[in-house]
Amino acid sequence: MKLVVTSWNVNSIRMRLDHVTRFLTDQRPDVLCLQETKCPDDRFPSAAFKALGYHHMAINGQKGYHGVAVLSRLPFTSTNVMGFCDKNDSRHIAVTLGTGAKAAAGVTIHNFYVPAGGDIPDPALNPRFAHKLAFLDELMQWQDRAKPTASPSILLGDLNIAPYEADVWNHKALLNVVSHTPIETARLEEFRQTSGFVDAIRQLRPIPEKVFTWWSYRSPDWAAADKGRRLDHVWVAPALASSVTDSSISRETRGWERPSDHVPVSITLDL
DNA sequence: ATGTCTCTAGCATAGAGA
Repeated sequence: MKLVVTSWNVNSIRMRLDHVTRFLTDQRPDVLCLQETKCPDDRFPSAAFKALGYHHMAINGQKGYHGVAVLSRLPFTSTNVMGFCDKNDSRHIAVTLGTGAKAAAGVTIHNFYVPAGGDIPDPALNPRFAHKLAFLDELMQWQDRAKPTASPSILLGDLNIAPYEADVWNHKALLNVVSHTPIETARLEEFRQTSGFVDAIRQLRPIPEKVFTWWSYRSPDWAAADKGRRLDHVWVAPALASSVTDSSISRETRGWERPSDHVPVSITLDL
């Protein structure tokens, strides 16, 4: 069977409901993982997704900020939420697909929204950047404790870091810009390599191809200027790496009316 | 360099965060 999994930071699920239903109708991924839903759980627009065949949902939202959710056509056997940095932020939810998911049964998907980190790339001056770095440290501790790649797992989401030179429009211009500073790119790469996760997008689109998933709202000519960054990622455990047969960056959604600043990132697994 | 979008509080608009 083919399993299509998508990650999308929608910047408010209620403002973007028409975009999400359009994407689900057009692309029909099996699983859609959302970040920045900015929506309390009791106000999550579940009915619209159920009407499209996405009967299985896992939601970890809060009022105003952050928030993650998983919409799925395949059933879960379990869901799990982790907290980080002693905050109540909604930045993670995991689901494990159940036997009803056939060949995908047992696959765990971790959906993350890593802190953006503010503007000043100095943890001594900027508590938001300190929080981002501490979050990455806790991710490192988590992989050491939980060994997520020992099972068939996927880690995806808005990691708010563009780790490689080919992940930004201008490497040198962004070296001191939060999302591409050496301290955070090194920390993310150390986490990925130690955990063993494989960057599924880069496996299919190797460096030096430029790959972007985010374009700032402040760039009115975003498509022509193309000053993007790859902030959204899909990683797979080594046991799944050879099953990844395709990837898709749905850049067209950035051109829709009143878009998110992030676009959907998808992989196809042949299981 | 600080342009745009979305949220909350609270009722018009300012501040925070991304």
